[in-house]
Amino acid sequence: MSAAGATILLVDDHSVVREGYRSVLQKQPGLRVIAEAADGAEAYRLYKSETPDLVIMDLSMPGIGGIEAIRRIRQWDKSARILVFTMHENAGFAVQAIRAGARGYVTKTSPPETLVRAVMDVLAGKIAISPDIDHELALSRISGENSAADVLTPREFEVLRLLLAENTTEEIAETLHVSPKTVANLHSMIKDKLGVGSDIELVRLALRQGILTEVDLGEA
Amino acid sequence: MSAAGATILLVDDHSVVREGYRSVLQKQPGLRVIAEAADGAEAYRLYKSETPDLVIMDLSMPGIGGIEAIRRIRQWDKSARILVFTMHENAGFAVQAIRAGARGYVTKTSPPETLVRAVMDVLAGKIAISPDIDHELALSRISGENSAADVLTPREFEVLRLLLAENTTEEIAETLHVSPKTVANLHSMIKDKLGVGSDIELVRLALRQGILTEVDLGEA
DNA sequence: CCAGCACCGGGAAATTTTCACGACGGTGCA
DNA sequence: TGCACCGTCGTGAAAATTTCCCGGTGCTGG
Repeated sequence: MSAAGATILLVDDHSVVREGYRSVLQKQPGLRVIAEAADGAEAYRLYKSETPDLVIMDLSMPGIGGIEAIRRIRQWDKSARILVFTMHENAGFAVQAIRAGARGYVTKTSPPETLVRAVMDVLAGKIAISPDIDHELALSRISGENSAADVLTPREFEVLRLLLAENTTEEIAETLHVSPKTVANLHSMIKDKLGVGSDIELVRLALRQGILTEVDLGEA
Repeated sequence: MSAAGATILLVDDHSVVREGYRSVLQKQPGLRVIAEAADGAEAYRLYKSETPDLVIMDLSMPGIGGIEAIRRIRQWDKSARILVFTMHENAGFAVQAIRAGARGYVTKTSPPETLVRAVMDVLAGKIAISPDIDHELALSRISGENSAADVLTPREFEVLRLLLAENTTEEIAETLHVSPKTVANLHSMIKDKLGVGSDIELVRLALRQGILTEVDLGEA
């Protein structure tokens, strides 16, 4: 953090949203937005050339998404400070982001003060989670706790991903080099472990937990 | 439109985004933001009390969504001018919005100039569609054109909705007062007409077409 | 060494999906 | 009026699938 104030890199694919960040942040003395990126790849490139004190990052972006961008940036600079600012209000994304190396997670429904506060906290070395997500997290701890990836074995999780992406059991069996029968068994096991009765519920669960993102839908 | 400039109502559940709108619009002489709303119900209430010249509306919001808000406002004031400004880049939402009474549809990835241009166009009585959606629309015209609701009979569409919302065949049969067998037949017919092989593809298609919105997922 | 677990698949029963068929009411048209 | 067509609803039987239970492998930690 230089004497002239903390430098910030803004990452969001919506230009109007970046405009909003700017407007909110520039009211705050000691903060300086020095660069903007519209996708993960650009964010990574700009981080390396600008090395800002803080990155404010959206999650859902075309091409390389936010989670992957966080991972790459952190790989390049282990001390990078990244604050996630996104529309997704479910705990699944927050967990993923933090695990990937984010130092904060704030939802876009939060008032501007919350964002500013989180920026300050992260710059001060603290972890910042917005209240609504904190609450969500607490809830998921208490109830059920069938938090997707934990209860599934690696193989099962892989099948789940393919199930959501590709389509037929045969195709998955082929790409995995196992018999279709095994895939069917895994599929059944997955639904059992996740406590869902139908494939439709399965997709909805995956969507909620962030295993399948809405943006992935375009390719089909 | 008063002599002091066009009055605008901003509707978006993300405060930082509203900040962005403001920042972009206030650079434009002749535009004046007079009110802001964070959900559909508030938007409707504010429209009635303020009667702005233009509404800039997001689609995905908690409670009453954008589409429904457009419908209500247009019902109250047939000449209401509403410009949709949303993250959803698929043609399905655009069609729904326009059908509900919107006069324009611009995606959030568009540069600020496009938004400003659309605002001006709608205020001038024109219909404004951002280029990317125009393109999407054209594409869906050319290829397939299995645009969901058109190919399905009312009954089939109803079953599809219930399938995506509730879960078991039996429950749907019960709420519809028909035999489970009929529901299964409809279910099969739907997948046939829509050209999908599995329920998973079905959900993905519904998601793309906006029949099922991501926000609906929270209730489950 | 053994218990536990992930992983792979077979077999058979249960269930679901699909397909072919018939019936009924409404609508449009000659 | 008669008739063809479509949407809806249901049946029944074949086909496919899901599910459940089983045995076998290999790995890991106590």
